Amino acid sequence: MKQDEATAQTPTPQRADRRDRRRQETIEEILDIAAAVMTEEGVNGLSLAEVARRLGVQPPSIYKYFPSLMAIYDVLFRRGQVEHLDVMRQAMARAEPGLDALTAGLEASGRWALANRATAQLMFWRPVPNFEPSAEAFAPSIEMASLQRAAMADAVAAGQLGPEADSEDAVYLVSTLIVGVLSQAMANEPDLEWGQGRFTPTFPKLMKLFAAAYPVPNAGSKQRSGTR
Amino acid sequence: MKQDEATAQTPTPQRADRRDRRRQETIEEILDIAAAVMTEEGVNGLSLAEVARRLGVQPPSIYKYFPSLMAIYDVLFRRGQVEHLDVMRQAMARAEPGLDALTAGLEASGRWALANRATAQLMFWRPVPNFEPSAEAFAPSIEMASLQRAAMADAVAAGQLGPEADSEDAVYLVSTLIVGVLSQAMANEPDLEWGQGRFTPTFPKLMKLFAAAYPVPNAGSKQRSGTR
DNA sequence: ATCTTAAGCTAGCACTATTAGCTCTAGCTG
DNA sequence: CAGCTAGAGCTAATAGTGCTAGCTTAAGAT
Repeated sequence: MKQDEATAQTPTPQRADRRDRRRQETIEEILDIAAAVMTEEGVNGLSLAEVARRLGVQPPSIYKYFPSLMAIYDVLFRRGQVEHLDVMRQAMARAEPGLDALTAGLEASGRWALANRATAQLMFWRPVPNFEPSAEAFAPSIEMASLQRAAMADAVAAGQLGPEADSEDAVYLVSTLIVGVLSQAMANEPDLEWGQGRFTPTFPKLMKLFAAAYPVPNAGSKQRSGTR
Repeated sequence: MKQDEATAQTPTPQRADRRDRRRQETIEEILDIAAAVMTEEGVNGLSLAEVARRLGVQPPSIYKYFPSLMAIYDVLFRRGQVEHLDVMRQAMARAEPGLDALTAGLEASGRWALANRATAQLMFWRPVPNFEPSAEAFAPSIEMASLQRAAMADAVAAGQLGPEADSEDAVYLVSTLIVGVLSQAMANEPDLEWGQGRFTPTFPKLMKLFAAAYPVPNAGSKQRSGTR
């Protein structure tokens, strides 16, 4: 009944397998339910049987759409990576390029992670035995690293950070800082949002620390910060 | 019912319930097996049935010693806390009080965590659905925080850190740093030990950053660092 | 109007945690 | 030393899980 957009020029309208569309809808529905179950019961609390129950179907029917529980985890992993990357990219685009963008991106990342704890845990902690994300599901995280790397290069170019900040090491360092905050927040304050509690409010201080780790060599000479 | 050691002055020797001793031995054996299974199969891979199998017993027999699987997790949690605290305390005692002790303690903590990954994950990530550690099992972690706090007070007294380092915030900050390193190492480099890979080697740099976050107000005047 | 096949189903297997209730014997107690 | 108790094992059974095999039905392509 609705051809996504464009392409309405074929003789018989909607001939493009309407079954395929229904199928895709069911797949999406399963994934949404799975995410909800994971949120409620914890990452390892996801069960095929519960998904089937909520979908109003017998458990074996799920296998018409996914080959295994692990396959569902994999798609949720991938979905999370894509969404997370998107949120981060947008936050970075809204901010001044350089250190501002990096900070905004990381904070958005943290906010997203706490708002989507279960998925974030699946992505960053690997708590499910026998689950190894496929290379395809993992791909967006590589793009994320290069986004961060680019922001650091900008920050160096703008004279906000020293030249060594444009390095793999710096990416690892900065990611370690947020992951630390998130780990603490999730394990010890499972009901609080970003900005509440003992850990996430330390994030600005951590970013200052990070900046301090890469001081500009000859301060005061080049262009002023924020200009660019 | 049983006097642990010493006190063998009662008329009948070893009258102190030898059954209780056997029982205690079995309990220890179960816990050791459980820890081994967790190490091999992952935190959530621990299964009562597998423990029974290795003990050479039918699964229901385990219930003579533990009321549930979660109870086993709880004791493993507590065991881990105690061992971890011990390792950290010893490392701190061996080092110069103050910043050195803090650094040594944290590194020992990291080393222990990577050498006992499964238990560490159980303790710091809470990946098991429906498992909430008992207050008793949690107790040692409070003592650990006060150990760190004391080291920071020493560091302030020795003029290695500014006065604000003697605060709860500083404890949270420093614990966030190691947890970050550990999270990254465990999730992304599951086979490497402390000191290898991309993350744990950044620990010294992080400690320098931490120190930089609490600078001594009037540098160069008081006593020199390392003296005390 | 026919015929294919996707999408549901039931039955069943191999696991898991857990409970109930039986048996036997180690070892405490008179 | 004899006898009794309770502890430590067992089997059987329940309810849950992931997953496979094979049947049925009707939606929708032809």
